[in-house]
Amino acid sequence: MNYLNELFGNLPEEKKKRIIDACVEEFTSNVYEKASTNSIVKKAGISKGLLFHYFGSKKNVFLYILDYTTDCILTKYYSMTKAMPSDLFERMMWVSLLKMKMWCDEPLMFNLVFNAFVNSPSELKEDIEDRYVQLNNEHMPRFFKDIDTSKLRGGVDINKAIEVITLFLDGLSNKYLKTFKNHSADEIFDNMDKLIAEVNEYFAILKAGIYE
Amino acid sequence: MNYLNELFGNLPEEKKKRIIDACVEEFTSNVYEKASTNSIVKKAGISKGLLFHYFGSKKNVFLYILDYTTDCILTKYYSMTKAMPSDLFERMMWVSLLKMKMWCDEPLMFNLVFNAFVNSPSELKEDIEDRYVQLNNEHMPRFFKDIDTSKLRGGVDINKAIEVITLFLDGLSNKYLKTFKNHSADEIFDNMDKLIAEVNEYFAILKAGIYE
Amino acid sequence: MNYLNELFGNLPEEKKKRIIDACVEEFTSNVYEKASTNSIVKKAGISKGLLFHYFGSKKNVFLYILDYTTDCILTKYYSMTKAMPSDLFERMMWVSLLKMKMWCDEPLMFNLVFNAFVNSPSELKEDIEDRYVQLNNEHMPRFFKDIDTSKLRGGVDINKAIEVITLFLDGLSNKYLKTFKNHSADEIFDNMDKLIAEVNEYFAILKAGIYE
Amino acid sequence: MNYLNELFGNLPEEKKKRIIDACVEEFTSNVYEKASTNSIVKKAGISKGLLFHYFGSKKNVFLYILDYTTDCILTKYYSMTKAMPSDLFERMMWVSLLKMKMWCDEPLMFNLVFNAFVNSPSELKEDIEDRYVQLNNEHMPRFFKDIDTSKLRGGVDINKAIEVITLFLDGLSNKYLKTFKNHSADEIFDNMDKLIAEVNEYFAILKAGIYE
DNA sequence: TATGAATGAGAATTCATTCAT
DNA sequence: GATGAATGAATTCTCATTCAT
Repeated sequence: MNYLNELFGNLPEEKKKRIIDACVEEFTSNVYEKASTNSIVKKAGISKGLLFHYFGSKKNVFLYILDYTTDCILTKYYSMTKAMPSDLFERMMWVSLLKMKMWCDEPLMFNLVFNAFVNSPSELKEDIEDRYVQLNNEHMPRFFKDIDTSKLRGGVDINKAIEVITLFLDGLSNKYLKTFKNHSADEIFDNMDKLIAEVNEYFAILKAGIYE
Repeated sequence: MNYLNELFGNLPEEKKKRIIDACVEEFTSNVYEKASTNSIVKKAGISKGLLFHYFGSKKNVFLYILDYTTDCILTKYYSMTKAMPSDLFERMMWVSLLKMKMWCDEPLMFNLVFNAFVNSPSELKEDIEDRYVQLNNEHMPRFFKDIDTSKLRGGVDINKAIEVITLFLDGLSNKYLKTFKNHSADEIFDNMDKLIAEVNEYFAILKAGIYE
Repeated sequence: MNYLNELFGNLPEEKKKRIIDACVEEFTSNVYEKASTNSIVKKAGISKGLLFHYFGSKKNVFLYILDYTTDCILTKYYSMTKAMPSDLFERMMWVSLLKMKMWCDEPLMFNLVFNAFVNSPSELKEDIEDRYVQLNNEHMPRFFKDIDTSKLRGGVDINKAIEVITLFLDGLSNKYLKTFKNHSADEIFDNMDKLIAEVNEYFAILKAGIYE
Repeated sequence: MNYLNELFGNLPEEKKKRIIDACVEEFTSNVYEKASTNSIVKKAGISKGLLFHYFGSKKNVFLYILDYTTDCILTKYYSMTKAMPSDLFERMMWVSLLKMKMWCDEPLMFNLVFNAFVNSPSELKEDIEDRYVQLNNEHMPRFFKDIDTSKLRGGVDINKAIEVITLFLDGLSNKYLKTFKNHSADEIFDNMDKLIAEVNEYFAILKAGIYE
């Protein structure tokens, strides 16, 4: 895991956790530009110097935390990945539900990562872009492998089909994110069945276009 | 046009333009929090005091500029809206192309508005949300009226159909926005045909799902 | 009346009143240094330029208002001065009650004048000092004339006696001012009897010292 | 001593003194609202940031300095309090002379404290009021304890008597403060005998009222 | 008379970062 | 490793005053 800052890695877990939590909280409740290293050290109960001793700059603090949370999330993803359904729509639904579950489990971390990629602070554009590309190449393909193509209508390319559904789901989740931004994970959890039903309605249309 | 700041509105056009341009540039090249009123006045060649004489606060500067640009864009939209095709897919394509054309014409303004709504600075959340709601209620319906539903497959609701296509197109334009962020409008313009072809490929799938 | 600004004096009463009221309010709710000409013009509904056209500077605005309110208060004083009791203690009480009545009638104006003299803003020290001296020489003596000295104990100088009582009453009214700062004039009015009773208790002691 | 700011308390004495002196000077020569943190740091020869590192806000700077100077003054008071005369008038004179001595010794600090309590800047009203109450409850009673009441005329309450004298002396010292505001401590010191003689003249009257 | 545009210095406060200890 | 003192430029915003119209 290349994100590991050696110095920082050797810290006692308890302190490490305090620092990470402080950073996650600060970076999720403020845009990068407005997040304050002062606040972080105050929350974490450490000295100003220490933060810079470990990370050298605010930029590095953010990137470390981004890597750390990305890693946490990926680890969870993988741990939850047992048997993925092979039907295209079931697979897409399965992936979406996985995302949602993650988001309910660790809303702060999830938002941090999601936001970093969708809305990179300009000073970090390049560094984040690199991570995005790597993430997409290394981890994403796994979720779209071994899909059963037998039901596809003639002439429909499986990649195009995946892309259409993915883009639709991206649009949809953006809409949901907006709607639910101020709701607790619990509320969302309680509405899950309705969400799934709604997605299935849309899927009916897409299925008619993609399947025989 | 309610956004008109009376004081500011009386300024000579040339000066007004200088100020607006400076604001647009600052607010598009920096996140709200990082955008600096100092930079704005320097760019606009006016004194510190004047900006606050007109607007009173950074917040108001932003909101005024947001209203102003929104209005510019809407005006253009309407001026371009003559005959809209009645076929669902042609209509959706037509709207997308309209958006693109706007974006090519006034990329800064378009980004400012788009970004404000998608990614509101937290201090302005509420003010922007109000505007978003009003925009959606007043102006959006117009683009999805009088669509020919005769070709729809039985059991497909026109609103669901519009929603699926819209969400797909949202996802797609997000992707494009990312891809083309660093390209000039000209480059995009040159690739327009390819873009259209790509969209049509996807539309083929959606058409199969929505039409008879 | 030397405080009369000729220009300002010719204004229509209604406008003059609006300006004066705005000034009085601003100068009583803020220390001179923090009082803002901006607030004044906004409250008065006039333009920035006009205020400076009439007064030339913030300093002059304050001095004019000070003179104006002093004059108002003095006029009232005199209009209320019919027959003053000749007994020393009755006279002192009478003067004190007069003060209180004035303060209840026009608390803002009274505070403005009182505060200006007790607590002059440093930029205005000298100008205010002049007014204070003049006020003391011209108007104060009147209240302490024709007092019946027949009851004085032998060896007690009437001026010393007046001074002792005056200083005592000054100390007392400072105390009351502090106590009642946040109370309305009405509340004070309701407690007047208790106040008078309290003063009379103290007066008993002083009387024993001054009278035979 | 609860006013001690831990951070600030650890500074080397020399630097602490420089900062405190700068603050005292600025806050005594300007009303709170007009006192400038800029001036303070310039006088103290420290950076802008440092002042706020220690105190966080102008308000806190003032309150710290107020507590500090109050403490200085109280310490001096107590160190000077050996044997207090038990006769009422001697005691009152003794206390007044103590005050005067303090004021001659540390005129700036004395004015700062005195002014803060008599004339609190509105933003600090509450904080200062708290301190005033505590001061009055904790320290003032000490000066009015164990007074010989044997000489009091029948029917005269010792507390009323103290109150009359106190109020009179408050009025008197306000008058003196005004008179001597622009005189040096030395000048006052030279006139001390005359002052005392004057007070004694007044005391003669009061004595006649209070004593048998 | 009356307006309000224009100024620019100055206000308090925050910032990321460095460095001696 | 850990502290927190120290910096000074940058932040948004306010101010009294001037002046062309």
